[in-house]
Amino acid sequence: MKILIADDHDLLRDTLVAFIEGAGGISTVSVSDLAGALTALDAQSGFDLVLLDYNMPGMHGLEGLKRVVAHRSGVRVALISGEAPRGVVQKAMAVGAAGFVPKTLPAKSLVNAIRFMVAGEQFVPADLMSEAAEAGAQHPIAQKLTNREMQVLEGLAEGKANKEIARDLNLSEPTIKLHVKNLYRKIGAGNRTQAALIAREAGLF
Amino acid sequence: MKILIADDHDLLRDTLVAFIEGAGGISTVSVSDLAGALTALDAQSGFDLVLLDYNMPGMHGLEGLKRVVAHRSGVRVALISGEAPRGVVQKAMAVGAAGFVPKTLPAKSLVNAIRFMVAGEQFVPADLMSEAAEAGAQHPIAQKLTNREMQVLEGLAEGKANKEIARDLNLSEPTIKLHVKNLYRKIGAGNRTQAALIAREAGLF
DNA sequence: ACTGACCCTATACAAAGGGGTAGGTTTCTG
DNA sequence: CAGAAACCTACCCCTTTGTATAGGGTCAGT
Repeated sequence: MKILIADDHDLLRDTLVAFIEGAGGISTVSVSDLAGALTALDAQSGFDLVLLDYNMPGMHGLEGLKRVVAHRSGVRVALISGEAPRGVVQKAMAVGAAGFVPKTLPAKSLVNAIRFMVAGEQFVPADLMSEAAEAGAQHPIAQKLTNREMQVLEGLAEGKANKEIARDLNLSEPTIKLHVKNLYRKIGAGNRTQAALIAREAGLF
Repeated sequence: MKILIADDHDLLRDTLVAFIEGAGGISTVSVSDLAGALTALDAQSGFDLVLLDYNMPGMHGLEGLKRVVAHRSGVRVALISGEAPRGVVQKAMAVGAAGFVPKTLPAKSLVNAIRFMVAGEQFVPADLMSEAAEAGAQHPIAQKLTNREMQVLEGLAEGKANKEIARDLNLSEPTIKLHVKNLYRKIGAGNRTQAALIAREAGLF
């Protein structure tokens, strides 16, 4: 079994390689960015799985994943990530990822997950799926806001004007202003910039 | 030699512990958040070094570091981080950290760094210091902006109003508005919220 | 001495943001 | 059924933001 690990954190990569190879039966090749991963896939063949760090030079969100999937059709590719925006898991699986591995996963579980994915299964930790099912209900901030307020906050977190948000949601501008004002109170923001920063900081969107 | 490792990424923690103990001569205790680190320090003694992840539940920036330093005076504490805002390294050392370990450091180097710090030295990779010396000149965004514009952008990135920024910098509000307008063009922002998000995204501040 | 940058200030106007209040609907629940 | 909660709209009023324009200052390099 041969896998390719791409992560710009040498510390994790080195220790991970040592750990996996110590587990036996798995050989690894490791690179530090997306470009390295693509050239490694060109230079060698026989990879059973590619592990791509979501935060890594060249990835640009899910675009990097798409490129690898398109570049070598048939190879199984999984994302590995410490901090990923909400919804990435679902989007990644929709694009054809073999799995999603959070860095909070115990090392021993990772080895199992690798074998699982190489066997052709899709690996996603249960808690990430349930969090998706709850539609972002886990975060204290998200809990306080209504659905509409969350939609409006998403617009704020993208730096949009009230008018733009109104158009996107098919609502009038006064309505947006109302939601904006209400959500400020709930999340403790003094203006839209602070609201956007709070939303980003919380990992929403 | 006995060290305490606090990181919420089990994947790194597990593999790191295995790697370090494999290197010989170092015993490790590991926890997954700041609270765990504090209780571990209470429960046991004889730690030669504490490694704290900068991004970890309970840390709240450098506050967590300060708490550990204050909590057990005399113990040597180092930060370890994958993504840290600019200036954290300097601030951490000023607070009394024993070192700063980026996760891009090779695993073998980490073992050396640990021994180095336990010996009483301060460990900071040269590239991080030089980047500090250049005063943030490495990022394409920072290069385009003048000093004043950077100061104003910092205010924007904290969600401040023009009036507040003016007061902080001892300038008039019209001056701030001028700088704000000019820096929008340079970084490609359409409004202050986008400017704040761009600045954060770029890792400035 | 001249040019160009960076920096500071100012005025004026248009657009957007933010707060308050008020009234309407649906929908769910006690 | 009554009440609460979420949702939508609208109006007024004030502040903040954003843009344009115009002026003057320092300092480094030509």
